[in-house]
Order: sequence, then structure tokens, then C-alpha cells
Amino acid sequence: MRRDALTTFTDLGVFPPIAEALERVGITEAFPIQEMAIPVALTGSDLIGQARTGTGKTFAFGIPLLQRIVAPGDRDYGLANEPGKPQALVVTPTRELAVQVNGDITTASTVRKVRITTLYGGRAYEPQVNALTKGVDVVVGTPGRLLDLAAQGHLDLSHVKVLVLDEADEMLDLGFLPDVEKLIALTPELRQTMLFSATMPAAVIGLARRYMRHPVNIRAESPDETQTVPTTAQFVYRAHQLDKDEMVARLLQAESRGLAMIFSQTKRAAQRLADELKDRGFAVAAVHGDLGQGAREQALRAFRSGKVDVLVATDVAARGIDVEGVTHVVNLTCPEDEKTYLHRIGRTGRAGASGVAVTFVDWDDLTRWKLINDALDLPYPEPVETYSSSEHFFHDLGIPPGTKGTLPRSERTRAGLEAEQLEDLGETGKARGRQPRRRNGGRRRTRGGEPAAAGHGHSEPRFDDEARPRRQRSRRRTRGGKAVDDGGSAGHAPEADPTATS
DNA sequence: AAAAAAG
Repeated sequence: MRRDALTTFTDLGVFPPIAEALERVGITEAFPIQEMAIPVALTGSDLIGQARTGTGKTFAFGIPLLQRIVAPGDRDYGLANEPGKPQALVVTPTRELAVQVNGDITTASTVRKVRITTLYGGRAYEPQVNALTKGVDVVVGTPGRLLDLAAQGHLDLSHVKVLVLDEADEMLDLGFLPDVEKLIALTPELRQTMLFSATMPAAVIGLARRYMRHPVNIRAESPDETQTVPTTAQFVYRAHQLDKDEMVARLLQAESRGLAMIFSQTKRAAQRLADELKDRGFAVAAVHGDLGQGAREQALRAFRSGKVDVLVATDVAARGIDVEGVTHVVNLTCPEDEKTYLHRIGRTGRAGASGVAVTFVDWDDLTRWKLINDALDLPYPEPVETYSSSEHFFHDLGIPPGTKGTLPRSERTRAGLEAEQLEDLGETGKARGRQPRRRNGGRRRTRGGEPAAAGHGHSEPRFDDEARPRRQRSRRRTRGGKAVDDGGSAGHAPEADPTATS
């Protein structure tokens, strides 16, 4: 359901302090999921919201959540809620996502005095406990720490009137379900429950009904429409293991590349690739669960600011993370399932921007890839056999042929790969120690220039100003101190929300 | 089997 006329938040029933707070950062226009969900959510109804990655789900629940609570400065303060007890709770599957969602909700709350806090693991208890002691209206957090603080008597969820499960299908998945159930049990039965995700399997909706009362289903797209984002061009290759580092390095030389995220199946492989790319002279950071929380957040901050323009990650960064300027996503190996694929490649092509998603599929994973391909109705049943020297690989990704053979290959790459492969074959009994760091090999980054070439007859990935989405962002954003010009024209940008997360 | 999430 699209309207031709621009819909403002005020049109949707959003009250002045929130509309004004959003206006202050240049957010004036509601996007489809917001347009559909906000009026329903404001009535207090339970709802299940589904919309593609990067199309504005966070504000779709964040805005009504703020409007439905009573803040200290509000005139009718104290009517319905005990001061200082959280009235709204948002649960996310990763700590970094909790931080991000906290930031977005805070953005919409700057005009009112709303106390919002983030509660998650890997950090000291003291500041979190102190915040709770002082009094909090909205809590965003991850399950483990929330339960922990509740068990210790610091967190009282008995006054929660709005509960949101962000990335709801993940939160209701086997790994999280027990904790999430415990959390829900700590909240009042009479509450509003909202579920949001880009992926919402029917089974999950069925399960969710146990925790909801007559939920309204809201989908920003028709059910038969593709779940992938049309402005992201997808490429699927069958690559050889020993060639992958080289392919990634070449891919990172694509013209007009912005930020790139590379997804790995394991923490160790992610760290190894990050080290390797660093050796090759790329500005890269790694984020995965083997790192301390400080290092994880530092990596993400460096990436957001553009201090590093390559982030190697495990699936810890697959969902919800919204970083402006990500033009390339690489899957080092075939993702687990279509949901993971969708969320990973959804880190690019956000809010109407163009993106490129490259997936490497090993021989062993061909069957699994076909399942993903079929589930999402993609046109890539047979991944293209490719080597780092293949002409069409360069052509597809817009890399000038002249760069061939210019990248140093570190010795550690081969050593690491061979050791890993032996391990896979079960031929090494003991854990492999970390390889010694080599000194920086060279600086080979090439950026900017001509638009990237098209591939597979899909939408043309281009990052020059002329290829930017027609629907211009109404918000000026800055990154690394300088303004980012979003430009505008061409393309078929469906919706655009600056601070969207999925 | 891996990753995430409490420590």
C-alpha cells in the first residue's frame, strides 16, 4: 500500500514532542512499515510487523512505544505507572543491536525527558544497576543480562506495558526461546506485545500467538513479492577455498566501493581473514563473539565512522545492524539458510541505496544453496565457477583488469588454510596456535571512479551520484565529521528510512 | 555444527 502523497508522522497520529524530535534530525517522512504499523500500535493492539531489511522497522515500533509510555515531564505523569519502573522493554538478539536500537529510540525522545537505558552482557554491572536505581522508563537489552538483573532484584518488569521482540523470529528460535519465555513471564499479562522482523516464518507466527492477544499482522509488501531488496545486485560464485582470500582482496578493490562487510561462518575464520586483509594493507576490523565487548563495539564504531572500511564478521552482525554507506556484502561461504542470507545481504541496499552482495558457495554447499535459491525464488540455481583471475569476475564486480596480479599474498594465508583444512579432515589433534603477525604488506586500496559494471542481468550497482535512489532522504547525516550527500534520482527505491534497522 | 546470549 503506497500513497503518492508524502505521509508525515503527525498524519499518523504521532504527537508533537516525538514528531518534533524527529524533525530536528531531518526525519519528516514516514515509510511504508511505519505508515502501516504506527497507527495500529498507537491503539495498543498487539502486532506482528514484517518488512524487508533496511526499510524502517525500528521507528515503526520505537515511535509508538515512546508515545504509549508516561515520561517524567508529561502532564499526566503518575496516572498509570509507578515512577522509575520500566514501562517499555525491547529485546534484541545481539548486544550491538541493543545499543543501536537504544540510539534510535533516544533520537525520537529528545524533546521529552524519557529515561532510556541499555542492559546487556559483557559490560560492568554497576553503571547498569545505577541507571535502574535512578529510574528508567524504557529498557533495551539482550536476554541474558536482563534476566540476570531481574533475578538480582535490580530490574522490575512488572510495570511493562509495551514489549517488543526485535528480530522476533530469532528471539523465538530454539537458542533464545527459553530465556525469552522467562522474560515474558516477568512482564504483566496485560501488555502490548509487538514482534518485528524481515523474516517471519509461519511457524514462528503460530508460536508467537501464545504470547499475544489478537495480534494484527502487518506486512509492508505483498506476500509474493521478493524478500530481497531490489536495489541490491546479487552475485553467486563457486570459488575454490585456496583462492578465496585473493578473490576477496580483488573484490575489495571494486570501483566506487564504500564500506564492505564480509561474513564468515566461524569466529576463527573471521579473525583469520581480518588478519590476512590487514596484512594486505586494508583498513579492516573484525567483530565476533571471541572478542571482548569493548573490542566488538570499537570495531563497529570504527566501521561506522569509516576509520576502517572493511568489517569481517560472524552472524553477530547479520541482523539489524544499520551502517550507512555499506555498498558490498560478501558471504565467504554459503549461509545457513535463506533467513541468514537475507539478513546478511540486508546490511547493504538499505533505505533505497544501491548494494552488491557476493556469495561464495563451496562444492559441499551446493545443495544448501539450491534450497536458499528456491526458497527466495532467486535466479542463481547454479553458482558460476570462478577463480580470482577470471575475467568475468572482474567484469561483474567492476574491477579494472589492470589490477590483476598486483595483490601480495601472505604466506600466512596458505599456512592458515592448510591447517584449517587438515583440521576439517580431522588430521590435527590439537588446537592450532595463532599464527605470528606479519608486518604490513602494502597499501593497495583503490577507491572511487567509474560506476561498477552490471552483472547477471540484474539491477546495475552504481554508487556515483547519478545512480542514487529517486526518493531522497530528508535527513542530513554525517559520518566521520563530514556530511554525506545522499543525492537523488534514477533507480527504483521503494522506501527510504535513514535510521532503519531490520 | 555454528553463532548468539550470563559469567
